[in-house]
Amino acid sequence: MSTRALKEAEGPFNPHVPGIEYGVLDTLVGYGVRRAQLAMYSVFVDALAKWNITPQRFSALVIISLNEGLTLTKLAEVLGIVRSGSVVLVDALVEMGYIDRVEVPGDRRAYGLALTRKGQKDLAKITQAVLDQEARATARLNAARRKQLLEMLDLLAQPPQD
Amino acid sequence: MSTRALKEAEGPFNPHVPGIEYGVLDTLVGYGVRRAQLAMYSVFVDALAKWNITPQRFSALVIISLNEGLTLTKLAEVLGIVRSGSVVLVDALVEMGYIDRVEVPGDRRAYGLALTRKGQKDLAKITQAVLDQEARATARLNAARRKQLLEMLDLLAQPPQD
DNA sequence: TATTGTTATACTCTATAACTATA
DNA sequence: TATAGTTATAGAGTATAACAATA
Repeated sequence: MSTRALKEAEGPFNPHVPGIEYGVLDTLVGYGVRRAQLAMYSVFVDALAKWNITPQRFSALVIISLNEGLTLTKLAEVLGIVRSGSVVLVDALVEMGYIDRVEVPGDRRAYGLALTRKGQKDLAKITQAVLDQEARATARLNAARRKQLLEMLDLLAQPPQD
Repeated sequence: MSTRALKEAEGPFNPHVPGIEYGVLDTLVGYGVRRAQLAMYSVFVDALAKWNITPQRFSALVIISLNEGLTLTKLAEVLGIVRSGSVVLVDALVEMGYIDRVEVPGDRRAYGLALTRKGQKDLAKITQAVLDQEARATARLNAARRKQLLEMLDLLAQPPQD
Protein backbone atom coordinates (compact mmCIF):
# COMPACT_ATOMS: atom_id res chain seq x y z
CA MET A 1 0.00 0.00 0.00
CA SER A 2 2.03 2.94 1.26
CA THR A 3 5.78 3.35 0.98
CA ARG A 4 7.02 2.07 4.30
CA ALA A 5 9.57 -0.67 4.16
CA LEU A 6 10.45 0.02 7.79
CA LYS A 7 8.34 -0.62 10.85
CA GLU A 8 7.61 -4.08 12.22
CA ALA A 9 4.01 -2.96 12.83
CA GLU A 10 2.76 -5.95 14.85
CA GLY A 11 -0.93 -5.30 14.65
CA PRO A 12 -2.94 -6.44 17.67
CA PHE A 13 -1.83 -10.13 17.80
CA ASN A 14 -3.87 -12.72 16.02
CA PRO A 15 -4.68 -15.65 18.33
CA HIS A 16 -5.35 -17.92 15.34
CA VAL A 17 -3.32 -17.30 12.22
CA PRO A 18 -5.16 -18.83 9.23
CA GLY A 19 -3.57 -22.00 7.88
CA ILE A 20 -1.63 -22.70 11.06
CA GLU A 21 -2.20 -25.86 13.09
CA TYR A 22 -2.15 -25.24 16.85
CA GLY A 23 -2.75 -28.82 17.95
CA VAL A 24 -2.69 -29.40 21.68
CA LEU A 25 -2.25 -25.70 22.39
CA ASP A 26 -5.92 -25.07 21.68
CA THR A 27 -6.89 -27.50 24.43
CA LEU A 28 -4.70 -25.98 27.14
CA VAL A 29 -6.19 -23.57 29.65
CA GLY A 30 -2.65 -22.36 30.33
CA TYR A 31 -2.22 -21.32 26.70
CA GLY A 32 -5.66 -19.73 26.62
CA VAL A 33 -4.89 -17.68 29.72
CA ARG A 34 -1.61 -16.57 28.19
CA ARG A 35 -3.25 -15.48 24.94
CA ALA A 36 -6.03 -13.65 26.76
CA GLN A 37 -3.52 -11.94 29.01
CA LEU A 38 -1.34 -10.77 26.10
CA ALA A 39 -4.35 -9.40 24.26
CA MET A 40 -5.84 -7.66 27.28
CA TYR A 41 -2.53 -6.25 28.46
CA SER A 42 -1.79 -4.39 25.26
CA VAL A 43 -5.33 -3.03 24.99
CA PHE A 44 -5.12 -1.87 28.61
CA VAL A 45 -1.80 -0.11 28.12
CA ASP A 46 -3.05 1.60 24.96
CA ALA A 47 -6.24 2.75 26.64
CA LEU A 48 -4.34 4.10 29.65
CA ALA A 49 -1.35 5.50 27.73
CA LYS A 50 -2.65 9.00 28.36
CA TRP A 51 -1.79 8.58 32.06
CA ASN A 52 1.22 6.30 31.54
CA ILE A 53 -0.53 3.68 33.65
CA THR A 54 0.21 -0.04 33.40
CA PRO A 55 -1.90 -2.77 35.01
CA GLN A 56 0.64 -3.05 37.82
CA ARG A 57 0.65 0.69 38.50
CA PHE A 58 -3.14 0.71 38.54
CA SER A 59 -3.21 -2.21 40.96
CA ALA A 60 -0.74 -0.45 43.22
CA LEU A 61 -2.76 2.78 43.26
CA VAL A 62 -5.99 0.95 44.10
CA ILE A 63 -4.35 -1.08 46.86
CA ILE A 64 -2.71 2.01 48.35
CA SER A 65 -5.95 3.98 48.22
CA LEU A 66 -7.88 1.29 50.08
CA ASN A 67 -5.27 0.27 52.64
CA GLU A 68 -4.14 3.31 54.53
CA GLY A 69 -0.50 3.50 55.50
CA LEU A 70 0.57 0.41 53.56
CA THR A 71 4.34 -0.09 53.76
CA LEU A 72 6.57 -0.86 50.79
CA THR A 73 7.24 -4.35 52.12
CA LYS A 74 3.52 -5.08 52.36
CA LEU A 75 2.89 -3.64 48.90
CA ALA A 76 5.56 -5.96 47.51
CA GLU A 77 3.89 -8.93 49.18
CA VAL A 78 0.46 -8.04 47.84
CA LEU A 79 1.73 -7.56 44.28
CA GLY A 80 3.91 -10.65 44.39
CA ILE A 81 7.20 -8.86 43.77
CA VAL A 82 10.33 -8.39 45.89
CA ARG A 83 10.92 -5.32 48.05
CA SER A 84 13.47 -3.75 45.71
CA GLY A 85 10.83 -3.94 43.00
CA SER A 86 8.33 -2.04 45.09
CA VAL A 87 10.89 0.71 45.59
CA VAL A 88 11.18 1.17 41.82
CA LEU A 89 7.40 1.10 41.44
CA VAL A 90 6.82 3.55 44.29
CA ASP A 91 9.55 5.88 42.99
CA ALA A 92 7.74 6.04 39.65
CA LEU A 93 4.35 6.76 41.23
CA VAL A 94 5.90 9.42 43.48
CA GLU A 95 7.55 11.09 40.50
CA MET A 96 4.20 11.08 38.70
CA GLY A 97 2.79 12.94 41.69
CA TYR A 98 0.26 10.25 42.57
CA ILE A 99 1.53 9.08 45.97
CA ASP A 100 3.70 10.17 48.89
CA ARG A 101 5.87 8.40 51.42
CA VAL A 102 4.51 9.35 54.85
CA GLU A 103 6.46 8.86 58.08
CA VAL A 104 5.08 6.18 60.37
CA PRO A 105 4.74 7.36 64.02
CA GLY A 106 5.77 4.14 65.75
CA ASP A 107 8.54 2.98 63.39
CA ARG A 108 11.23 5.26 62.03
CA ARG A 109 12.39 2.67 59.49
CA ALA A 110 9.12 2.39 57.61
CA TYR A 111 7.01 4.61 55.38
CA GLY A 112 3.26 4.47 54.96
CA LEU A 113 2.09 5.08 51.43
CA ALA A 114 -0.72 7.50 50.68
CA LEU A 115 -2.34 9.04 47.62
CA THR A 116 -1.69 12.72 47.02
CA ARG A 117 -4.55 15.09 46.26
CA LYS A 118 -3.73 14.72 42.58
CA GLY A 119 -3.52 10.96 43.03
CA GLN A 120 -7.03 10.86 44.44
CA LYS A 121 -8.46 12.98 41.64
CA ASP A 122 -6.66 11.18 38.84
CA LEU A 123 -7.34 7.70 40.23
CA ALA A 124 -11.06 8.39 39.90
CA LYS A 125 -10.67 9.20 36.22
CA ILE A 126 -8.21 6.36 35.67
CA THR A 127 -10.57 3.89 37.31
CA GLN A 128 -13.37 5.03 35.03
CA ALA A 129 -11.11 4.53 32.00
CA VAL A 130 -10.19 1.07 33.27
CA LEU A 131 -13.86 0.17 33.70
CA ASP A 132 -14.62 1.41 30.18
CA GLN A 133 -11.76 -0.64 28.80
CA GLU A 134 -12.87 -3.68 30.79
CA ALA A 135 -16.38 -3.35 29.39
CA ARG A 136 -15.05 -3.23 25.85
CA ALA A 137 -12.69 -6.17 26.39
CA THR A 138 -15.44 -8.34 27.85
CA ALA A 139 -18.24 -7.11 25.58
CA ARG A 140 -18.71 -10.61 24.14
CA LEU A 141 -19.67 -11.99 27.58
CA ASN A 142 -22.95 -11.38 29.35
CA ALA A 143 -23.06 -10.68 33.08
CA ALA A 144 -23.65 -14.31 34.04
CA ARG A 145 -20.74 -15.66 32.03
CA ARG A 146 -18.54 -12.84 33.23
CA LYS A 147 -19.25 -13.88 36.79
CA GLN A 148 -18.52 -17.54 36.03
CA LEU A 149 -15.26 -16.49 34.40
CA LEU A 150 -14.16 -14.49 37.43
CA GLU A 151 -14.86 -17.47 39.68
CA MET A 152 -12.88 -19.85 37.51
CA LEU A 153 -9.95 -17.46 37.15
CA ASP A 154 -9.89 -17.18 40.92
CA LEU A 155 -9.62 -20.96 41.19
CA LEU A 156 -6.75 -21.00 38.70
CA ALA A 157 -4.86 -18.40 40.72
CA GLN A 158 -4.80 -20.68 43.76
CA PRO A 159 -1.66 -22.80 44.05
CA PRO A 160 -2.15 -26.49 43.09
CA GLN A 161 -3.65 -28.48 45.95
CA ASP A 162 -1.16 -31.38 45.84
CA MET B 1 12.90 -20.62 62.64
CA SER B 2 16.32 -21.13 61.09
CA THR B 3 19.18 -18.65 60.98
CA ARG B 4 18.73 -17.08 57.59
CA ALA B 5 18.46 -13.32 57.52
CA LEU B 6 19.08 -13.39 53.78
CA LYS B 7 16.79 -14.66 51.03
CA GLU B 8 13.69 -12.86 49.82
CA ALA B 9 11.89 -16.22 49.55
CA GLU B 10 8.71 -15.14 47.72
CA GLY B 11 6.63 -18.25 48.13
CA PRO B 12 4.12 -18.97 45.34
CA PHE B 13 2.24 -15.62 45.24
CA ASN B 14 -0.86 -15.17 47.32
CA PRO B 15 -3.73 -13.79 45.23
CA HIS B 16 -5.53 -12.55 48.35
CA VAL B 17 -3.38 -11.39 51.23
CA PRO B 18 -5.46 -11.49 54.43
CA GLY B 19 -6.48 -8.09 55.74
CA ILE B 20 -5.94 -6.34 52.42
CA GLU B 21 -8.79 -4.64 50.57
CA TYR B 22 -8.68 -5.21 46.80
CA GLY B 23 -11.74 -3.17 45.90
CA VAL B 24 -12.49 -2.88 42.20
CA LEU B 25 -9.61 -5.22 41.33
CA ASP B 26 -11.67 -8.23 42.39
CA THR B 27 -14.35 -7.32 39.86
CA LEU B 28 -12.02 -6.97 36.87
CA VAL B 29 -11.60 -9.83 34.43
CA GLY B 30 -8.35 -8.21 33.35
CA TYR B 31 -6.94 -8.47 36.87
CA GLY B 32 -8.21 -12.03 37.24
CA VAL B 33 -6.54 -13.07 34.00
CA ARG B 34 -3.30 -11.47 35.13
CA ARG B 35 -3.35 -13.26 38.49
CA ALA B 36 -4.17 -16.59 36.87
CA GLN B 37 -1.44 -16.13 34.31
CA LEU B 38 1.19 -15.28 36.95
CA ALA B 39 0.24 -18.31 39.01
CA MET B 40 0.13 -20.72 36.08
CA TYR B 41 3.32 -19.41 34.52
CA SER B 42 5.48 -20.06 37.55
CA VAL B 43 4.00 -23.52 38.11
CA PHE B 44 4.58 -24.35 34.44
CA VAL B 45 8.20 -23.22 34.51
CA ASP B 46 8.87 -25.18 37.71
CA ALA B 47 7.28 -28.33 36.30
CA LEU B 48 9.26 -28.06 33.05
CA ALA B 49 12.52 -26.84 34.60
CA LYS B 50 14.03 -30.26 33.94
CA TRP B 51 13.95 -29.48 30.19
CA ASN B 52 14.50 -25.72 30.53
CA ILE B 53 11.19 -25.21 28.73
CA THR B 54 9.07 -22.06 29.07
CA PRO B 55 5.51 -21.69 27.80
CA GLN B 56 6.79 -19.79 24.78
CA ARG B 57 9.37 -22.45 23.92
CA PHE B 58 6.75 -25.16 24.25
CA SER B 59 4.38 -23.25 21.99
CA ALA B 60 7.12 -22.81 19.42
CA LEU B 61 8.00 -26.51 19.43
CA VAL B 62 4.37 -27.55 19.00
CA ILE B 63 3.78 -25.06 16.19
CA ILE B 64 6.97 -26.11 14.40
CA SER B 65 6.14 -29.79 14.75
CA LEU B 66 2.69 -29.33 13.21
CA ASN B 67 3.53 -26.85 10.47
CA GLU B 68 6.31 -28.23 8.32
CA GLY B 69 8.84 -25.80 6.97
CA LEU B 70 7.59 -22.82 8.98
CA THR B 71 9.83 -19.78 8.47
CA LEU B 72 11.13 -17.55 11.26
CA THR B 73 8.98 -14.68 10.05
CA LYS B 74 5.85 -16.83 10.18
CA LEU B 75 6.78 -18.18 13.60
CA ALA B 76 7.12 -14.60 14.85
CA GLU B 77 3.68 -13.76 13.49
CA VAL B 78 2.06 -16.81 15.10
CA LEU B 79 3.64 -16.13 18.49
CA GLY B 80 2.94 -12.40 18.34
CA ILE B 81 6.55 -11.30 18.58
CA VAL B 82 8.86 -9.43 16.19
CA ARG B 83 11.25 -11.24 13.85
CA SER B 84 14.35 -10.44 15.86
CA GLY B 85 12.68 -12.13 18.78
CA SER B 86 12.08 -15.29 16.83
CA VAL B 87 15.78 -15.40 15.95
CA VAL B 88 16.68 -15.40 19.65
CA LEU B 89 14.04 -18.04 20.37
CA VAL B 90 15.11 -20.26 17.47
CA ASP B 91 18.79 -19.89 18.39
CA ALA B 92 17.98 -21.19 21.87
CA LEU B 93 15.99 -24.17 20.58
CA VAL B 94 18.73 -24.99 18.06
CA GLU B 95 21.36 -24.88 20.79
CA MET B 96 19.23 -27.21 22.89
CA GLY B 97 19.26 -29.62 19.97
CA TYR B 98 15.49 -29.56 19.48
CA ILE B 99 15.19 -27.95 16.03
CA ASP B 100 17.19 -27.25 12.86
CA ARG B 101 17.18 -24.55 10.22
CA VAL B 102 16.58 -26.29 6.90
CA GLU B 103 17.27 -24.66 3.54
CA VAL B 104 14.19 -23.82 1.51
CA PRO B 105 14.45 -24.98 -2.16
CA GLY B 106 12.72 -22.03 -3.82
CA ASP B 107 14.08 -19.19 -1.66
CA ARG B 108 17.69 -18.84 -0.58
CA ARG B 109 16.88 -16.11 1.94
CA ALA B 110 14.57 -18.22 4.07
CA TYR B 111 14.89 -21.20 6.38
CA GLY B 112 12.23 -23.76 7.13
CA LEU B 113 12.18 -24.92 10.74
CA ALA B 114 12.03 -28.60 11.62
CA LEU B 115 12.30 -30.73 14.74
CA THR B 116 15.44 -32.83 15.11
CA ARG B 117 15.21 -36.52 16.02
CA LYS B 118 15.91 -35.54 19.62
CA GLY B 119 13.33 -32.78 19.33
CA GLN B 120 10.66 -35.23 18.28
CA LYS B 121 11.45 -37.64 21.09
CA ASP B 122 11.72 -35.00 23.78
CA LEU B 123 8.63 -33.10 22.65
CA ALA B 124 6.55 -36.21 23.30
CA LYS B 125 7.79 -36.37 26.90
CA ILE B 126 7.55 -32.62 27.34
CA THR B 127 3.97 -32.63 26.05
CA GLN B 128 3.06 -35.32 28.55
CA ALA B 129 4.61 -33.25 31.35
CA VAL B 130 2.66 -30.21 30.17
CA LEU B 131 -0.59 -32.19 30.14
CA ASP B 132 0.12 -33.45 33.67
CA GLN B 133 0.83 -29.93 34.82
CA GLU B 134 -2.31 -28.65 33.11
CA ALA B 135 -4.40 -31.30 34.85
CA ARG B 136 -3.00 -30.30 38.22
CA ALA B 137 -3.49 -26.58 37.58
CA THR B 138 -7.11 -27.05 36.52
CA ALA B 139 -7.96 -29.80 39.01
CA ARG B 140 -10.60 -27.61 40.62
CA LEU B 141 -12.63 -27.46 37.38
CA ASN B 142 -14.67 -30.28 35.94
CA ALA B 143 -14.64 -31.01 32.21
CA ALA B 144 -17.72 -28.92 31.47
CA ARG B 145 -16.45 -25.83 33.25
CA ARG B 146 -13.04 -26.30 31.69
CA LYS B 147 -14.64 -26.22 28.26
CA GLN B 148 -16.63 -23.09 29.11
CA LEU B 149 -13.45 -21.46 30.37
CA LEU B 150 -11.57 -22.21 27.13
CA GLU B 151 -14.40 -20.69 25.10
CA MET B 152 -14.47 -17.53 27.17
CA LEU B 153 -10.70 -17.12 27.12
CA ASP B 154 -10.84 -17.42 23.35
CA LEU B 155 -13.35 -14.58 23.21
CA LEU B 156 -11.13 -12.42 25.41
CA ALA B 157 -8.18 -12.99 23.10
CA GLN B 158 -10.05 -11.48 20.16
CA PRO B 159 -9.40 -7.76 19.66
CA PRO B 160 -12.27 -5.49 20.81
CA GLN B 161 -15.02 -5.28 18.21
CA ASP B 162 -15.37 -1.48 18.18
C1' DT C 1 19.57 -10.42 65.55
C1' DA C 2 15.76 -9.09 62.56
C1' DT C 3 13.40 -5.82 59.66
C1' DT C 4 12.64 -1.56 56.45
C1' DG C 5 13.97 0.73 52.86
C1' DT C 6 17.49 1.30 49.68
C1' DT C 7 21.12 0.70 46.14
C1' DA C 8 24.01 -1.75 42.81
C1' DT C 9 23.96 -5.12 39.69
C1' DA C 10 22.49 -8.52 36.48
C1' DC C 11 19.42 -11.27 33.84
C1' DT C 12 15.36 -12.03 30.89
C1' DC C 13 12.26 -10.56 27.56
C1' DT C 14 11.24 -8.03 23.86
C1' DA C 15 11.30 -3.84 20.99
C1' DT C 16 13.56 -0.59 17.33
C1' DA C 17 16.50 0.15 13.81
C1' DA C 18 19.86 -0.83 10.75
C1' DC C 19 22.35 -4.16 7.88
C1' DT C 20 23.10 -8.38 4.17
C1' DA C 21 21.71 -11.35 0.89
C1' DT C 22 18.57 -12.50 -1.71
C1' DA C 23 13.99 -11.86 -4.42
C1' DT D 1 11.92 -1.99 -3.98
C1' DA D 2 10.56 -5.55 -0.91
C1' DT D 3 11.49 -9.52 1.98
C1' DA D 4 14.08 -13.14 5.23
C1' DG D 5 17.16 -13.41 8.47
C1' DT D 6 20.35 -11.20 11.31
C1' DT D 7 22.73 -8.07 14.57
C1' DA D 8 23.38 -4.25 17.80
C1' DT D 9 21.31 -1.80 21.07
C1' DA D 10 18.12 -0.22 24.43
C1' DG D 11 14.27 -0.30 27.54
C1' DA D 12 11.05 -2.65 30.79
C1' DG D 13 10.55 -5.59 34.51
C1' DT D 14 12.18 -8.06 38.13
C1' DA D 15 15.64 -10.83 40.70
C1' DT D 16 19.82 -11.31 44.04
C1' DA D 17 22.76 -9.50 47.26
C1' DA D 18 24.58 -6.28 50.11
C1' DC D 19 24.16 -2.09 53.10
C1' DA D 20 22.58 1.70 56.75
C1' DA D 21 19.27 2.93 59.97
C1' DT D 22 16.26 1.34 63.22
C1' DA D 23 13.79 -2.17 65.92
